[in-house]
Amino acid sequence: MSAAISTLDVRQASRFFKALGDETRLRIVALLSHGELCVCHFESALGLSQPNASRQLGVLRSAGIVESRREGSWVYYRLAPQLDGFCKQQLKTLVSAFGRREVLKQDVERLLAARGPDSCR
Amino acid sequence: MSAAISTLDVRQASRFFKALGDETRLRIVALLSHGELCVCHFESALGLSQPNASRQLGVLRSAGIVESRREGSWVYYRLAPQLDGFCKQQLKTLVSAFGRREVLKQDVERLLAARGPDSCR
DNA sequence: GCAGGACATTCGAATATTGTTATGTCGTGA
DNA sequence: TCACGACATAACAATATTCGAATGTCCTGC
Repeated sequence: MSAAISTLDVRQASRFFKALGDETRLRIVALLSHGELCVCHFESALGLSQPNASRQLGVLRSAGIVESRREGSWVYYRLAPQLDGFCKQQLKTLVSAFGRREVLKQDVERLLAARGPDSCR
Repeated sequence: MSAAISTLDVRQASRFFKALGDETRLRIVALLSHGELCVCHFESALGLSQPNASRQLGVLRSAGIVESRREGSWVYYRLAPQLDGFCKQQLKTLVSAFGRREVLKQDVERLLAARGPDSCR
């Protein structure tokens, strides 16, 4: 049902697309579609340097795609609820598509191999 | 129904998003969601210089979002059918969202005010 | 063939984005 | 309070993107 899409803020939509127009950030969103993760998870699962992981997450946060919370030493990231109905629908489609992909599944497996999804180390 | 989304080529998806991560190009897609148009239409409706209109259309074409055909002196652009099921779904959502927006409606009205949707001049 | 219109491409300067190295901040545990 | 780990930010060079001006290509009408 597309009735939820009642508005479209062009500026917000372009920011949304721009943030997702990068393979690394798409892979981050793919991992997050399986649940909450902290920065070190992205480093190991995607082979990113620590500053790079942090910055890509910052880009996604600026675009309103992810949000974070601190828990002790760690900062956990999760997909942010979308205020804009259009972005909400797009992100939903994206997340559902991420349930089936091979390459991205390798990322998830690399993540699970390194450590359980809850504990950091 | 999202059953059509059986694959997700991450590289193609990021190219797709990257091309749409720009306000001008989103407005172009908005106009195209109402039908086929030639370059001069974008110039007048969106206030773009000729080289800029051409270039933005080129970006969208490289990403496989639009395709073009020549008719006499004019080159007509239209939305391209999406091969990738994921991009197809995303573009569909985008087009359906463009049916309701105010700002973008101004673009369309500016387009129609300048000239009929079929004749160039 | 020639002139002119419609569009594409090239070039160059300004600006933005990228990844790495170095450094800063914050919370934890001793 | 001090050292350390997790993360963020700054600083930098390399690269990419942006737009306008100039130029090139293709088609049409004469």
